[in-house]
Amino acid sequence: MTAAHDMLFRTLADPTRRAIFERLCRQGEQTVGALTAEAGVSQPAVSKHLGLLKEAGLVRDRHEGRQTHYSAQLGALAPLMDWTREMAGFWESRFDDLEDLLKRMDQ
Amino acid sequence: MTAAHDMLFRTLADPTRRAIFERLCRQGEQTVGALTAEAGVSQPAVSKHLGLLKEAGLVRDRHEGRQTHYSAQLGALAPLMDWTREMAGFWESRFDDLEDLLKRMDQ
DNA sequence: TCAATCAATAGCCAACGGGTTATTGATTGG
DNA sequence: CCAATCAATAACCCGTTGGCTATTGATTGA
Repeated sequence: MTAAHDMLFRTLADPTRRAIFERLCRQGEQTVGALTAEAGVSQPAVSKHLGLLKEAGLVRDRHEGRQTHYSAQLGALAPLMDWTREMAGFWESRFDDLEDLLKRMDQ
Repeated sequence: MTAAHDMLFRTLADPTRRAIFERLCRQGEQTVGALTAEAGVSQPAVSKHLGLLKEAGLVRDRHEGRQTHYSAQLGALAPLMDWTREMAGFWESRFDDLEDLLKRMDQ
């Protein structure tokens, strides 16, 4: 439960890694070479990041000859959206409670 | 721009720290002592986490006598929601492009 | 006033994470 | 078939981070 959030937050916390993911979101499927050209770090570093993104379910890979194509898996962001909404929800419900209280005090 | 996302993701990536924030969301304002009782780590550790959460704008503190009360600042989650939505948006727009392409090919 | 309580800070340490270069494995083109 | 290209893995380094204990500062209650 919280372990999934862990992986998501931790995976997206690194700027280099998040930039790779963003690029895949914006521009669709990319090869490791193409990603490396823009990443500002070495190819092994990019591969490592892609490995972690894949473990987190944020990307898919597709092998074609000697190159590997990666693409974003947007569905993996759902738990993150849910979590954020949940936190906001708690806040609102506490606010509603306060409103109720004030209303009752008003009478 | 991305620096704000950095701070948010990085701050929420640690499970102990995120648990503290979740607790503040669920149950509202809490003292450091109350948070420490549940956190499973020492009071200094909790204080350090609260310091980082505060730096990230995720919590506010209020001093009352010798105790400090912390509360969640939900507004700080907005960039996170926006980012997630943006990523999802890129995905959809690429999907729309594909649909358009297929439609045009169909004619 | 003095002891006790609460939270923050200091100082330290071990583990982890992200980077590098070097290498391997697999695939392709000449 | 051999050289070159692409991506993954190995081995290592170093900075960061999260934890701890000890201490300090401030506030309270007796």
